[in-house]
Amino acid sequence: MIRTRMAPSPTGEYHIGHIRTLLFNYAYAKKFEGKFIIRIEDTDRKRYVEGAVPRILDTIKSFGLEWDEGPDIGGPYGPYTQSQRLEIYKKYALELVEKGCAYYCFCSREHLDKVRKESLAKREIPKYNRYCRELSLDEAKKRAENEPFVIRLKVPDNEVLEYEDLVLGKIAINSDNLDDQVLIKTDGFPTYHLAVVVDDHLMRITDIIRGSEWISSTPKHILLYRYFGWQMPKTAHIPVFLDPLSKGKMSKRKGSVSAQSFLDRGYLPEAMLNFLALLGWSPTDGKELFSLENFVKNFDIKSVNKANPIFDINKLNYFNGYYIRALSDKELLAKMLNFNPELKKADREKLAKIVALEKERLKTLGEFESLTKFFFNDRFNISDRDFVELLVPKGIGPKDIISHLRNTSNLLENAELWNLSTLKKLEAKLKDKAGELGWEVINVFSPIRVAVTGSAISPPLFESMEILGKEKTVGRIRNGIKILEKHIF
RNA sequence: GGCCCCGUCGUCUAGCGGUUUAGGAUAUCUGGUUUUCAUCCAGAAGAUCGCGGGUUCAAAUCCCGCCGGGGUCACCA
Repeated sequence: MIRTRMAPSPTGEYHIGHIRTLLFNYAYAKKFEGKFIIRIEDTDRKRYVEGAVPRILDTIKSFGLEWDEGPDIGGPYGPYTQSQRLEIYKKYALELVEKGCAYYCFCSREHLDKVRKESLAKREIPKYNRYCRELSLDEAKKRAENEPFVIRLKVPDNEVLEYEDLVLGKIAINSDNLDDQVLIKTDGFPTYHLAVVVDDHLMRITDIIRGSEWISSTPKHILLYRYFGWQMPKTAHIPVFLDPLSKGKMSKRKGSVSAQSFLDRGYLPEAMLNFLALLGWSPTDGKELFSLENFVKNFDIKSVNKANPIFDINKLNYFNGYYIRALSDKELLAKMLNFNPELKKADREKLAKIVALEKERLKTLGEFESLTKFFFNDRFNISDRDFVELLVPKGIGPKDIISHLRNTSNLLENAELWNLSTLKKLEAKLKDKAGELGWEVINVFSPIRVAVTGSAISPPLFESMEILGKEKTVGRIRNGIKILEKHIF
């Protein structure tokens, strides 16, 4: 059975690239009716961030992805948190020492730093000089009783280590490029390299899908699997996202790349997943819009692209808009309410209408607020000068606009019923008026639009007025007249 | 710098030696629908397939070199 895993480190915000890697792992396992596992790799105590584990887990869930075994739900090969498995790593590390595949090292950090700096100065590859490698096992064991130590991997000389990557094909690296990697740190915690290998084996992981930044550490893992006498899982290294500006690896320092931040800005999980899937992979039928279910069905790790894609927000925006439009009005309303709890204070009926009106104008949920401010706030964020300029179209005198707005406000005030069908009749009437006045139709409606919404750009005018109500609509038009008069006379 | 990986329109990609005047999506621009915006529809522009050599009757597709980009060289993952 196929078993894949994703192993987050609780060192901070979960990166959007990790969601993509996780998605591929998930899809690969599910496609073959296998299991997808979450494991927490918290072996770095210095970088450990309190509360990060539940936050990461919540984020993953928010994206609509689930796991079959993990730290919160357990499973047959737990615990799924590395800090709870220290004895296991120690046991296996010691086994390697006994076999002569690893050794105790007592070199101080200061000493190592010095050596490192020296080789750096000499423009050499900074590598551990294997000072402790030839210590006898008995002596090393004795010293280990009361001296701090690490356990290092014995890397063979000049040996080509080769593996077949599911995405990249054959990759070969000479062992001379490898350092005698630390396996157990002074604090007794394992390093990543020991912990992944041990856990992946113990948790029966069959396929490892991870970012391509791990390519060069895979040979260390090959060595470990060989020393333990274990079968190595298949590996697939997928390309990493590049930052659109720097063209370098998208990093936390270069802006909002945390997975959660996308949700916070109002990107829909389904749209994100769809977009993310397309970064490095494409469906054979060429249809770019698809559900998670469909992705799982069609995903093929072997057809993942090798080049690093640039994470371009443009296409994401298109996808998100598309997914928003695909929602029913009711669904969108529910999502909006959930996204911005402040909206719960608003009149539900009106809000529903506003949401329906804005649906095809939204790229993200987050835009809703600024787009619909005019519905809730009578004061527009615009200077009188700009307002007046918008109010009076070119080629038409301000006095004509004032009388046009006055007539309109009277017309609206006299409306017996304030509903869409009455308003549509008034709209038709105003349209006819354009002919009488000899005005362009747009010049009839634009001043009204500006007076009512505070902007030359708005959702459909009469639908907006219906939502706004008679009192506010008429009031706003009269206010527009007032400001016009003030600035003209 | 050493090592490893990669290189098709601005961007994401299809392409697996001839069916390719290199296809799609997005972004951009134009036109249509519309009282604005958006949606929708139609269309345009945009890639000498990084460059240079080979192999072949034939190369974006195979080989070599160069260049460019990325990754990695921790008691971080």
